[in-house]
Amino acid sequence: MARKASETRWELQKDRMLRAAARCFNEKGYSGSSLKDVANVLGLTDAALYYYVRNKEELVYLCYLRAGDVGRETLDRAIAEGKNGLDTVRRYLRYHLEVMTGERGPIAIMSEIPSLKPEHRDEILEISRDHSARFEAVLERGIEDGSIAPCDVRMTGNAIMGSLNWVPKWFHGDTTVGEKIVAEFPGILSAGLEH
Amino acid sequence: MARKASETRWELQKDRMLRAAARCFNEKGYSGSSLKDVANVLGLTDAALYYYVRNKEELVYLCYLRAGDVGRETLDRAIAEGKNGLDTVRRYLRYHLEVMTGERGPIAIMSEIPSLKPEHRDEILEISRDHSARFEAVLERGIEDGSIAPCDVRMTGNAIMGSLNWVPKWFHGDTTVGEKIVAEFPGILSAGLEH
DNA sequence: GAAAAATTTTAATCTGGATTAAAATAATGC
DNA sequence: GCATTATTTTAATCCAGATTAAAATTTTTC
Repeated sequence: MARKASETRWELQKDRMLRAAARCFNEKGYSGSSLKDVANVLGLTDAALYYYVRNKEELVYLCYLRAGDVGRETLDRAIAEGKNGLDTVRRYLRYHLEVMTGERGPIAIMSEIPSLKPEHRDEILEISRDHSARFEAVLERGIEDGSIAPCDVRMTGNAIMGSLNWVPKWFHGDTTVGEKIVAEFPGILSAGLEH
Repeated sequence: MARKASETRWELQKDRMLRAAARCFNEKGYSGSSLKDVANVLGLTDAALYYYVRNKEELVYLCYLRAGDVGRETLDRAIAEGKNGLDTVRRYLRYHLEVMTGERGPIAIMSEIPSLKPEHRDEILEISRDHSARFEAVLERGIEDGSIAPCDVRMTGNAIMGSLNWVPKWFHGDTTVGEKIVAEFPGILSAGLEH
């Protein structure tokens, strides 16, 4: 309820909590994971979580917000560094997958949106739509600069995003597999874009 | 508890129930959908569902079994009709998407497996693994017959399946969109396989 | 090292939703 | 139409898991 001096410690713990929550939600789903499940991962009691968050719903909400931030950052970076549309797509895929399969684990999944309360749901949906729109814009740029063959950017975007979003469903932390994903997926998912 | 004469009616109702359940689970997740939610779709009371099923867990379980059957059938059909590996993949994609976006709605999602009890979970996981293995075999055949460029079939299979499995997350019954998916996805997802 | 603030736990409550049993209604066979 | 069977509802019960309040413990400050 109070936090002044140790802003850092508090934020650090909260961060751990959000990651633990994201992992649980990924594995068992929102309603499928109890607060005790999340707390166990942290070596805490379920009640302790209320020190960091108002209620369970806020927990998912924050997971999504954070996922949105990470998604935006990786896309920003890919756009900043990409030489052309296709190169930008490939970089985005790699950066995204590095985070998802990295030791910090997947940030969040976009599956529990219906569980959010209306205001939060709308906010997250808008963030999600923005992200998709930006990604589609990258595809369009690629078509214009000639690095990507003409295609339905909406459908192509959905296809690629689907593949990415599904990864947490079958990737469970095995680093060997993780490295393989990072190595293979960008190529596989972008192969269809070329002329 | 009893059923003799009207085997047909009973099966018919059960069928409707499974589809309603699958739709709910897709939209809100397993624990997120109450039996009342499922019953509402059917114009029934939650208690009525117990006439068809022992408990809620059995409901998801049956959804998965059915999804497995449908998946196997579409793959069977694609394999039977496919001229070569690539053609088989494309057919499978089309058949699968036609079912998923068809008026009977998505059959089931592979997201709630952790909610199943161990025996059921193992059974469904094996069905799922079998399906993946068969799909990967199709990819291998395509590589051998020269219709598909050499690739890591495991990763490629996961990438394609992920795209497919994610569709129910963003497709919510709009027939126009459904037709577009059927028209575009097979091409998009198989474009990267060609030489 | 003691007071104050921060963090976590213990021990209740409270609630939605699964489950059950008995009763009510609808369908079917004769 | 009557008796039997099939289907659904009504009205409890039951329980896991969210939430809360007060107490205990740990950390920080000076």
